[in-house]
Amino acid sequence: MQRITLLGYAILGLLHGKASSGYELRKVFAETPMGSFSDSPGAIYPALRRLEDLKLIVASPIAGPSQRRRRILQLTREGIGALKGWLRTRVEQEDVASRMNVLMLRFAFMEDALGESATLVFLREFERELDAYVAVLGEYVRGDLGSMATSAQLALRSGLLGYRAQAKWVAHAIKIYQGKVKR
Amino acid sequence: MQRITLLGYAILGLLHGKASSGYELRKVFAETPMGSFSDSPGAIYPALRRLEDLKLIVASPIAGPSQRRRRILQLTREGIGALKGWLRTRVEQEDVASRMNVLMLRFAFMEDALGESATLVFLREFERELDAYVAVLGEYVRGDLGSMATSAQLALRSGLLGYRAQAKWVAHAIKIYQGKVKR
DNA sequence: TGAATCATGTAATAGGTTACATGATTCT
DNA sequence: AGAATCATGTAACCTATTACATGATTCA
Repeated sequence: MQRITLLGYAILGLLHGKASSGYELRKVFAETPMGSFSDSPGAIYPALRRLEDLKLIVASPIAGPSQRRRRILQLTREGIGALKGWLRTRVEQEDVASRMNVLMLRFAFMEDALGESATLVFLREFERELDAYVAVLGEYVRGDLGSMATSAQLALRSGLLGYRAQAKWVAHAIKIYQGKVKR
Repeated sequence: MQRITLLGYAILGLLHGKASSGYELRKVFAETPMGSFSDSPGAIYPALRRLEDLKLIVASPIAGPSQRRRRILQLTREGIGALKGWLRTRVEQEDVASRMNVLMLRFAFMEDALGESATLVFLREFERELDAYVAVLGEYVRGDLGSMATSAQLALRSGLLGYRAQAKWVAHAIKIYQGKVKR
């Protein structure tokens, strides 16, 4: 039983939104600012094959009017389960520190798959870990800098500013979801 | 002639600052917020071996007082050349769009290796491409959103805010280096 | 003396990159 | 008819991950 890569989850998330062919998925990766997944066939088609082997997706046997060969893939019940399980994973400090892209990918799919109140729970965890990490990083930036080149110091500072911007965003997102959930 | 991975360049940059053992490099990756490189021996030691094979680094034969086996690595002249060549690469739109981490890594090493005025040139290119990309992304965010879930929209918006924060940072960094270079 | 840390490595595995290959369909 | 695009795949190669292995030195 092998595990699912980030690309695999990205595919599951997209297919949950809309059953698609490999080619359509490639276009999404190529043309929209979705993480930084490769649109190369050498990445996508083997990933689809693996998800099929795990029975998380199936090709629907529809042929359509044209005879052009085309495999429209959709989630199975197990696939939906795997996606939801991943989306419900707890947010850890390590995630905000070095896997922010994963958190944002999860968030992008979350409302559709889990609903508004689960999304709000996620955002609150996200905020908690992010604030904690901003504090840690702030300490670090105030510390060691003496010996470092200006550019290295500034690079660190850029990281801190990025996390602060993210923290402001999370607070904003929480407000929006509080409004949604209350209603 | 194989090419150098990002981990390889990170190692070159660190060794340019200070000759170190593999173990010391691992500690840097584990304990400082330097990109998100793995500190696992299965990544570092093979990477060091590859750089040695390319003659970009060498182990200094110093033994020190203790007999503990320890290989202190330092850049060769070719290694310095490879590092500088990488640092001098032009900044492309694609870099800011999906390889920001690479740009920041380059910047962190830049002042030490290339000096202040080359760093300023880099920052100006960075700013140009970043502003252009923020405009593109802004267009995108104002466009397609209709059909997307709120969380997907917000995820996109988070990306945009991140790039805006980065743009502010670049402007700030440019000011600092203008001051340095003028003097 | 035993635990923790210093220190360097290897082996199996699996996933992504790059490049190639093939053919159908649509557009001009 | 020819070019562009649609559409799916394969093969070689390389790198990172994970887990294991080994031994020296320091510290309590």
